Amino acid sequence: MAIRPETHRTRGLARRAALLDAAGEIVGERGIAAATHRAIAARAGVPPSTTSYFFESIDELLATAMRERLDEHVQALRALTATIESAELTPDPQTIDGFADATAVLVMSGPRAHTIAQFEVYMQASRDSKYSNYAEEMFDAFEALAAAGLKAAGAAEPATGARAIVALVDGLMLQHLARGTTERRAKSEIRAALAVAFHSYLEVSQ
Amino acid sequence: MAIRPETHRTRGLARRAALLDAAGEIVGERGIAAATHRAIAARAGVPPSTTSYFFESIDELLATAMRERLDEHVQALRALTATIESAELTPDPQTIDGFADATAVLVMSGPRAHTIAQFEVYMQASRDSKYSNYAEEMFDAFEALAAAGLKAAGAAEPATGARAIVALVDGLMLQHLARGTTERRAKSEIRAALAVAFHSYLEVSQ
DNA sequence: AGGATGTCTGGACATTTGTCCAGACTACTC
DNA sequence: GAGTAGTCTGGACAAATGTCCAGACATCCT
Repeated sequence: MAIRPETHRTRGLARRAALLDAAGEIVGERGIAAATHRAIAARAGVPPSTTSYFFESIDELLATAMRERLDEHVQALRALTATIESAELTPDPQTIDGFADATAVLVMSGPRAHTIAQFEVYMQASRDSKYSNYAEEMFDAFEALAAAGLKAAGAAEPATGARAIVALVDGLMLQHLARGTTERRAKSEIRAALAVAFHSYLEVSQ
Repeated sequence: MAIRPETHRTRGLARRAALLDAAGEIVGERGIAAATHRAIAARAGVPPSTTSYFFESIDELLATAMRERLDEHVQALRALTATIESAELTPDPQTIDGFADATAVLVMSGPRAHTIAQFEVYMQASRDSKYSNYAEEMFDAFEALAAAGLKAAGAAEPATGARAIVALVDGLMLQHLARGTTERRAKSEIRAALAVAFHSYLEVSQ
């Protein structure tokens, strides 16, 4: 009761975090099928039984890992959204290009495995409704960013085009991953497509 | 030598096809991890050892199943592309809307599991370069369709926007799958987004 | 220092998995 | 109808997997 096993808990949480990181990396690199208890433990550098100690089951471990990874992404999206919204931007081509660039940089940041794991969440969501909430949160956060960008750029109805812009970026990222193109090229493609799309939607909604 | 086991081979091929269908369905419904020898065989209604008889390994079975499913899609895409190209369309709003509609119908046809399996191919491609060719073929066929549509609608440089349109549609489909929206809604969203995008790219490239 | 308490792990277990093959079976030729 | 060649399958095997737990371990209070 009065015990504060500070060191214990600290190390425990560190191991738990290591397991979650390892799980995310394995899912990204070799798929969900390869994310076994032993593989995850080996990657995290802990004994196999550690996984059972910290998580009810392998499913809970994976769900938690996905959740954490997703939270990071959502947080980054919301941070950029807040920046866009707080800055009083003037609707001009420069603003649009700047936003397109910032978005491209954000979605292409982070290791490749993380990005793949993110799409793996979408696949899980398509089968298991438990994951749908995860995916929806992600989409909504991204959509809010797109809407903020549209609004800052002077669009009359930001909501209309936001979903399409999210789809456009996700689609380009999926193509990048599946085709194996360089990150450099993917980033510039996303930036260009976003710029075009923003200009277009601007014209349409004005 | 002179033997023509016609009936044998016929039934054999039917079973092989049943296995491939079953594999595709299971991948779509429950993911690659659930696509085991026994699960596939049970679904196809054949003894478990049949899988080993017809395929070198489980990987070859899955790769073949993905390949077949993908070929169907590519064929459908090319058929529509040929139709668009052969018809001498006049570049007007009606043409664009008609093309948007035809594309939306095409990509949303087929059972949900097939669509998910198609995205699973993209995920595999992101990890295994062997699958990259599959994904690329798919993307290229779709891109050709989009380019044909742009060209028919009077776009000056069809190639420029085609890739973005493919990304847009794939992204919308992914959102549809992950969010669990109705097919009706997804189809209308795809149609609307395509119409807007085509009009936009039209203006941009002219 | 010593006991108490929560933290961790080696090893084991039942299941499930991929793979194989000896032999049963079927269709065909003569 | 008997023989034969190709087709198929039940059953078995090793390996891998998820899960569990008795006990070792570390940390803390008194």
